[in-house]
Amino acid sequence: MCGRYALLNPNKIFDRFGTVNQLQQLMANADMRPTQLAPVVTMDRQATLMRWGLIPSWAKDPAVGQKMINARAEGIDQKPSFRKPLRVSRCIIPATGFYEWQATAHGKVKYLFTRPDDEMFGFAGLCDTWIDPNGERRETFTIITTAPNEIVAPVHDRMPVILQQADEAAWLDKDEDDVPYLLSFLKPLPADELVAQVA
DNA sequence: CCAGACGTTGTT
DNA sequence: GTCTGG
DNA sequence: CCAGACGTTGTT
DNA sequence: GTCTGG
Repeated sequence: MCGRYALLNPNKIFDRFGTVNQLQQLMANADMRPTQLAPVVTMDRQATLMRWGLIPSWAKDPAVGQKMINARAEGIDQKPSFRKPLRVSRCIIPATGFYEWQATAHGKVKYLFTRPDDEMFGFAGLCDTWIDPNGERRETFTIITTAPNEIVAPVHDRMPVILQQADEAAWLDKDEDDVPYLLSFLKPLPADELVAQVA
């Protein structure tokens, strides 16, 4: 996934997790770009700002977070950086669109992908907390990616995992620890639920 | 056993 | 922290 | 793949 | 001869 997504219509922020007011307040300080602060919904059903780029709790150097913008769904349960977060600290990143850049002979063309109805969706994410030497907590997240659906494929070879609404509650359920079941959510969104436009 | 890795995509 | 490569 | 082992445990 | 470490 490219280094950017959008929350274009704050007024349409859904209330599926009871976080409308929290999110609207957070938006003022949000910037949906890597290394910046963006709102996420946690398993505590709280909306909170976190930095985009997961720093594992055991990391010696927080700079590794810059390389952890995305987590490939394939094999995610085998990776030291993501194995435990997959079990205990999943999150949802609310968005109304995401950008991808298509490489062409004439340069890169920027596309915006949204739902046909322009409603909000949620990316599947993982988060972790890193404590710096001064004891300051640094909460970070990553967005899971998967193969592109038929709408995204002409533009890019990866796309963010957009959860089916029916799977969102289980993704945030603290008591849900069935990894194969959770992994079954991490697939491309059906093509008819996404539209593209040159941005 | 110890040392070293641990990650993926983009720069708007 | 935990796994893997050597 | 090729070279080298052909065996296992544990700890300042 | 066959397995493993590199």
